[in-house]
Amino acid sequence: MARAASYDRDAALEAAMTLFWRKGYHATSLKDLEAALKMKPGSIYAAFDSKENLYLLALERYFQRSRDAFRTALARAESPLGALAAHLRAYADLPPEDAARQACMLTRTLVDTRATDPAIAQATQAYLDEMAAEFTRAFQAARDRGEIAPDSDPARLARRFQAYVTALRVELHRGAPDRVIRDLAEDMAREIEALRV
Amino acid sequence: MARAASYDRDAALEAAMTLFWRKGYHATSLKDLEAALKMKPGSIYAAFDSKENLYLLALERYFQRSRDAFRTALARAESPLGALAAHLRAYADLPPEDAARQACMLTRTLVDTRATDPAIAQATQAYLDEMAAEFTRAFQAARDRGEIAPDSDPARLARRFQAYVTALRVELHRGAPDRVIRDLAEDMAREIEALRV
DNA sequence: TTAATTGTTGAGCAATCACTCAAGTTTCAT
DNA sequence: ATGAAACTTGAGTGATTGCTCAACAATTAA
Repeated sequence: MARAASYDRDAALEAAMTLFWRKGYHATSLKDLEAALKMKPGSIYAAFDSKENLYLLALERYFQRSRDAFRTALARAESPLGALAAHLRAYADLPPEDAARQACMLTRTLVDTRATDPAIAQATQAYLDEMAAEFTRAFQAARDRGEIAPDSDPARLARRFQAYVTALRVELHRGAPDRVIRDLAEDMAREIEALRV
Repeated sequence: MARAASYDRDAALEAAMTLFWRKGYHATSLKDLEAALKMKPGSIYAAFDSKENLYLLALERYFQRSRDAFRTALARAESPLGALAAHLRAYADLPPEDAARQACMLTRTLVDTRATDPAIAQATQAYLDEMAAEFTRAFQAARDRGEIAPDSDPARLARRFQAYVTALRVELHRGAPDRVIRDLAEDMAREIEALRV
């Protein structure tokens, strides 16, 4: 045995995620990371190998958290369709200074890295697909319960839902007035609820 | 009088726009620009002052082209609402290698620069607002013609429409299969057409 | 107490960044 | 032809990039 690591890996990854999410991959320098993680370059590299790998770990963390949050909300809800609509409306209720009042980190990353960092872009694609699969399951559950038409296509509905979430969060990023966000979320939530038979 | 500039300003700006759009502000280096514009650093700075300013000029070009294209399509169409729906469907018909098969440059820029380059972010916000105003005018025209309900809110519909465009183009960026893009565009176009009274 | 192991440190690496400028080239009015 | 003006050139600026590593500190087993 030997000396134990003094840094908190979980806290470091959380800080990295927050910083990367806000500034993006290219605009975040190691200097920024040193300050945010309170670690020296040597320790960062010993713990995370490279900036790219650290980004991948932060992205995985973001994805898992997003998926878990949706799963939990879905499991707790009485109605799958209601949970989907509520998910959209929830974005309009985020506190003014919430970190989530910006574009989804997956969307951000895809746009940031598609032409410059294929490894990150590919991981992002996979996570987005997994989120779409999650939404598909929710629509399947809604269909199983007879909430939506038996001949509806859960995967297609999921894609549309995901597109709504993406767009809504870009509007948050844009810093649109509360009223505009609320109206948009409401319009989208109603589109989902309109699927109810 | 003296020597005339040998470079083609219009072609240079077009090349800069294409490159910035694809790689983003931070990931595009001056080396990249030198190659794309076929100009040496000195000439680039003499002509465009700075990387930031060049980006702003490229962004303006992008905006004007987008707005003009929409205006033209709207003016030529018999029905404003039909033109709006057609605009969405047109994204699914883009050739596989079309430069527009990626996120809107305004969306991209907003995400890229909000936390790092306020001047660019602010210009982007203004352009996005101007595009929304353009869409608002289209919905107003639809209302004036009695295509949609007299009590509909053109600005709110425009925001929803803009959100659809944003999301659809992010899906293009994601490289989703043609079928998925087509279905999504179709779903969104039908949402717009469903406003018809 | 000692030896082995692992973590931390931060000065500093080569490469690249956005950018500059003195020198040379091309044009036009005279 | 000549001088002035405008443009081009590309080597080179200091700053910053992602990253390394030799020296040191802390911990544990023996």
